[in-house]
Amino acid sequence: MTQIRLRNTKTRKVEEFAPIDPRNVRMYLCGPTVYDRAHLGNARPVVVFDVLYRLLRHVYGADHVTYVRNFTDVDDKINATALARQQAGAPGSLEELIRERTEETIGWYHADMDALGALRPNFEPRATDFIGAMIAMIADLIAKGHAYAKDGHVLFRVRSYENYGALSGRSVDDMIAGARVEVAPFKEDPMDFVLWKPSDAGLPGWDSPWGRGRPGWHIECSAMSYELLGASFDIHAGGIDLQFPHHENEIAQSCCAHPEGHFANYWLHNEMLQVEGKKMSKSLGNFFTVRDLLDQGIPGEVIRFVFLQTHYGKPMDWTAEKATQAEATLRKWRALTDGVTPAAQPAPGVVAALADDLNTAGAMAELHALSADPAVLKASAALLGLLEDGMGDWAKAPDVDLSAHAEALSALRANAMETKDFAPVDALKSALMAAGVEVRMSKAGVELLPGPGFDASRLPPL
RNA sequence: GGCGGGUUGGCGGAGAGGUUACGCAGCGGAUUGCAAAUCCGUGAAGACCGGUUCGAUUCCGGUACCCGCCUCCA
Repeated sequence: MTQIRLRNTKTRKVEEFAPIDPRNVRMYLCGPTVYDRAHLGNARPVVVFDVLYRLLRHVYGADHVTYVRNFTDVDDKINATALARQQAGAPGSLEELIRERTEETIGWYHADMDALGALRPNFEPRATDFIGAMIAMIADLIAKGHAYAKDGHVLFRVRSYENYGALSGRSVDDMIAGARVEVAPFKEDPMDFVLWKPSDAGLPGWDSPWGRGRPGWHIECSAMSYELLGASFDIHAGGIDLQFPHHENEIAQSCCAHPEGHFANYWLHNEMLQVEGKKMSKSLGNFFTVRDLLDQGIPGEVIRFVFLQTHYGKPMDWTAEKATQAEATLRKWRALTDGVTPAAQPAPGVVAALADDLNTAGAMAELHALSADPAVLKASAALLGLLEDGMGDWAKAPDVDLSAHAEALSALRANAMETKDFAPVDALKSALMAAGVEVRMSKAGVELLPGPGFDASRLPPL
C-alpha cells in the first residue's frame, strides 16, 4: 500500500500518515461562510484538499473515506443582507430571508466548485442544522469548568486549557502583549472567546439556557466534526489564516469537551493566494470570484491546473499568463486523450509525488512524461481531477464543416504549385487564420481545424 | 511588537549533499512553396555573507528583501 506523508502543522514536520481506521479515513475541511459568491482564494483549499480526498480514495478505497466540509450559515453578513432585502420590501420573515440567502449562496458555491472539478464531500453539514449539538457542547463545557455564562454571553475560559496556542506556536501571554484582543466587560480574561452571544429581535436566534441567541464562530466546526466524525479523527484542513484563532479555538473546545479523544491527528493548512504578486483585496481592485473567471471564458479545469502547479504549502500567485499556459497544455493533453479509455492504474510516479505531501507540481511534471501513453496519462490525471470526461467540453473544437474552404485552398495551392505565384494561397490562408482557423498544409494535403479563437462569422466567403 | 512562510535559469516551478528536473519561451535542425502543427537537439539557475563537509543550490547560523497571521477573509 502507498505510504502517504503529510506535513502536520501541529508538529511542523512531514509525518507518515497512519489513519485511525483504514476502513474509514476521516477528514474535515473548514468550508465557506455562505454570505456571497466564493472568491478565488476560497477555491484553493477546495481544490487542494479535493486532490487529497482523491488520493485517500485511491489508497484506501473509494468507500473507505469520509470527507466532511461544512457550510457556516450563521453570520452577521448574512443577517445584514437579509435585513437589507427586507427593508427593500422583500416578502417573508427575517429567518426566511436568511434561509433564502444561504440557499442561493450554497447553490452558487456548488455550481462554482463543480466547475473546478471538485468532488462533493460525503457530508456538507449546515451550522443551522446543528444548533442543538452546539448548545449541548457549550453546556458541557460550562459543566466541566471550561466556559462560563455572563450577561447572555457564554465564553470559553482560555486559561483552563493548558495546551492553548500549541497549534499556532503562541503563548497566551504573548498574545495579550500583542494587545489586539477585544476587551469586553463580560470577559474574565481578554483572551476568552465567545461560544454564544445574545440576539436582539432584529437578529436570528435560537432558544438556549442562556436566553435567545446565536453561536459564536468556532463552535460549529467542533460540534459538527464531533457529530459526524467522532471525538478523534484523522485530518483537519483549511487555509493557513484559520490556524489562529479559528483552529486553535476548535482544538480548545473539542479537547475540553471530549478529553477522551484527541480531535484531529493531522492538521493541514494551505498557504494564501495572491493575484499578480499582490494580496487579493477589494481596495487593490484585484478582487474577483471564481464565477468572474468562469464568465470570462476561463474554464474551471484551467483554474484547477493553475492551482495545482504550486504546492499547497506555498503562496500561490494567480496570473493571466499562467492561465494562458495552462490552457495550452490542457488543450494538448485533451487532444491526446480524447476518446481514450483510461488505464486501470495511474502511473506510480504520479501516485508517489502526491503521496509525498501532495506534491501536485511534481505530479504534473510526471504527467508531462506520459504523453507517449495517453491511457496512463488519463488515468493519472484523474487523481488530480484533470482530463476527466465531462469537464472537457471547453477544449472540444467547434463542430463546423470547413471542407469547402479546405477544397478551395487546396485547389488554389495546386494551381500555385504550377504558376509559382503563391499570393492567392497566402491571402486565403491569412483570411482563414484571422477567423481562428488553424491551417495545416503538408504534401499529404490541406487540413483546416477550428482553433481556440474560432469565429465562424469571420470566415472568408467562398 | 509576537508568530509563521518565502527568495531557484527569460517566465512558471520541483526533487536530490556529489549525476539532465519538468513545462513555456528562446536558439539550432528536420519537415513546409512559406507557415502552422509535430519531431530531434540545445544554451541558461539557485538573494547575500559566513560555517559544517572531500564536495552545498540542497544542512546550520546570520543579513537583506518579500509575504501572511495576530481584525469571525480560505
